[in-house]
Amino acid sequence: MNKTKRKIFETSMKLFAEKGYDATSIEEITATVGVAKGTLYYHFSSKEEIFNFLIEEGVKLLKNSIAIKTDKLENSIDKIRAIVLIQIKILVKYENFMTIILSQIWGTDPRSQMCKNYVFEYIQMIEEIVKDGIEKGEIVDADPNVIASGIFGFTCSSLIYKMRHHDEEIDVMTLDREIEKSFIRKLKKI
Amino acid sequence: MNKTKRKIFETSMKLFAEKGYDATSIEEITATVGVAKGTLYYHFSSKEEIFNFLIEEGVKLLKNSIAIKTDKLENSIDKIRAIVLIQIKILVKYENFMTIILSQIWGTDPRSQMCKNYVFEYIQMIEEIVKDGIEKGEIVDADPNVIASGIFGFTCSSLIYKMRHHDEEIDVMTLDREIEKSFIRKLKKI
DNA sequence: TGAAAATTTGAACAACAAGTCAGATTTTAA
DNA sequence: TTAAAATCTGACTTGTTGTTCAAATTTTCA
Repeated sequence: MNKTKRKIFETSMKLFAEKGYDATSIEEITATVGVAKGTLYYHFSSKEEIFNFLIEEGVKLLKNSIAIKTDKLENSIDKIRAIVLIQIKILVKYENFMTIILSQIWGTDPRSQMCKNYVFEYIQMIEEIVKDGIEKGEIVDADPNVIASGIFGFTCSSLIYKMRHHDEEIDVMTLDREIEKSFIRKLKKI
Repeated sequence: MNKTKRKIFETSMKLFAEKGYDATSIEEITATVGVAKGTLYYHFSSKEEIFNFLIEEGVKLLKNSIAIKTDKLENSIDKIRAIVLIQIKILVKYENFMTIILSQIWGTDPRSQMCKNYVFEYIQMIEEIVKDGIEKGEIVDADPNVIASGIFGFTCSSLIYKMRHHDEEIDVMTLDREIEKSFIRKLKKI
């Protein structure tokens, strides 16, 4: 990717995450990057195209990360552990991307629909693992839909956790261990 | 509240949830309600004021619902069970309100900050209950922050669950039972 | 009834934002 | 060196949006 295009891409990602898609103007993007409006329109055909480009790049990264780590694992609980850990890592590493996704999935407009579909695909993938685990008797017999959505929601709450702690850096391993203790293993003492 | 004002309030709530704050124009609100622009500005001083009003009304409802139900319970796990159940009910009953909140808490602008603060307050409340439960030995010894944020994230995932099921009505009790089985009790078979 | 108060109207305004384009500048490569 | 291709510029166009306000209509109640 071109240097200028990359800068526009990165600045847009940052501003969309901070202020939202609508509240971020083309002018602000170009001013931040330090180029003229026309330059942006030389690299992207519209504001919407920047957004789409950005989401697709993010999704690519996410899918790669996950496929690599889960394929080799056998036990379903281990897979779920791995997914939770990866997702926390992704939330930290691609925070702006995840922020954009999480702020966009709630509406009914086309842009929201697109983001939703990606999230659904992702949850679907978790669901398959859960289903498999239930069949094998490795995971308690509950609704895989609920568990899969729940895993997604629970791990996304790490972002909320981070925001609550005034954006100090998250210790990924500690957070993961806490989630393991409180969620994956059990909440109530036996 | 005035009949016209209420209609503007409800329509705004619906449209903000569906299309987002910025993408919803005053024209669209008034056209949907069936009044002239001036009427809206007779009842509200600005678009921002509609939003603030709407959030405050929602928060009021939410706080009332929760205080009523948790105060009389003794055991911490029971309290958490109650909170989860209430929150699912609220998610279903005040879906538009929760949608607005969830789409707004990720940014850094003043409007996001306001919504965030309400959510933090709410999670704080859960955290206190969790802390209490840990001290009493009723809840496993993990980071109360993580658990509290997690409970919030997990229950909010019910909205995602609903979206994934093409918005068919949620059976609150079933969903609650599933969350109890998969999250509150334990995920892994012993 | 009638006049004051409350409510509604919609045209007009100012601000702003997305997108365009003809020309300037820089890079490429023969 | 030089001319074509690629990249960049920023004033301009076009459309939209939040907000205002003087006048019209409806409601209140003495």
